[in-house]
Amino acid sequence: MEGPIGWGRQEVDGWRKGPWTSQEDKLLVDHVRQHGEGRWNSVSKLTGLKRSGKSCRLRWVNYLRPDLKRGKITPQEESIIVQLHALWGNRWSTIARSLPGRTDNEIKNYWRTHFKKGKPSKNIERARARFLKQRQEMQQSQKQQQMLQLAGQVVAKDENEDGGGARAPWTAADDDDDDRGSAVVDDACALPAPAPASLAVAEAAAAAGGQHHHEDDLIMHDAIAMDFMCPMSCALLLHGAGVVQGGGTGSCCGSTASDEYGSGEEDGATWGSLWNLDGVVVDGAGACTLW
DNA sequence: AATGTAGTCAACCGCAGGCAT
DNA sequence: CATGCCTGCGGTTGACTACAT
Repeated sequence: MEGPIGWGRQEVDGWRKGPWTSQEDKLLVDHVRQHGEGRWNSVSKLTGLKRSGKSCRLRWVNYLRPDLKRGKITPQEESIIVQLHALWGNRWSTIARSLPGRTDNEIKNYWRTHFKKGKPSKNIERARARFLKQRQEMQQSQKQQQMLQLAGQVVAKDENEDGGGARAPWTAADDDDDDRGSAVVDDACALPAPAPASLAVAEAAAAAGGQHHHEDDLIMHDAIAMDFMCPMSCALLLHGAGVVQGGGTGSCCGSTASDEYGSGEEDGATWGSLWNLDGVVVDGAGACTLW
């Protein structure tokens, strides 16, 4: 490419670049109103706009969409971002789906400025500490539960043939180890059993992931943990994961949540490298307090 | 008041996956 | 089945703004 890098150059190969003018915005908005989203490459032909399809899409998605929420990221949103990032890593678009009105670009920028430079805000640190503590506690109590269950199975083996009795609320997909569920959560926090939502999250993750490594299990635990750290986020998660579609509680997460959450495989390295989880000091204060 | 630095935001680029031909 | 196009995603860059010195 020739010419200086940056917004100085206004036209390359016939395409305008750099900041959008209000006129261009208007053209694009009118076009979308008439034709709907998509077919971005035809925008220039139909409107005369000298912008590439890519550029049009970006402008619409990140700036012109009417359902965008303006203003600063709230502490609640921040916590959700932290938690979802712990769960999904740099899948900004996936995270954005759980934050109605926020764009992946916005979240990405927010993350980079607030977190990537090693100077997380108080909110983030708190959320992170909460998150990690929950996880720690859950892992512990899970072990206890496993022991108890093992012991219990030996005793109950005779009297309970079908074994469904004291189970966690969910019933589907009992094929994998279902001890990751409510009992653990109850122990950890003395809160009511997790909403089915969180279980669905775990199952969604399981279904998407297919195989179950130890790491996958941890991720699913995290999803459950999030339910009581942040009840909203879990419901939102469902949207992101495509588990809840239309109906349900959905006052948030409008239409964009319907698409698939395709790749279930989560490589821990992706986000593990971003967080040095060992470096966090949890001060033992009430971990279960909601924000 | 002027200058330097950090933070924020908008936009671009390259890549990958999905789909139509 | 192979190829090309379109779309979406994540990373990166650069301009602008706010704050500190």
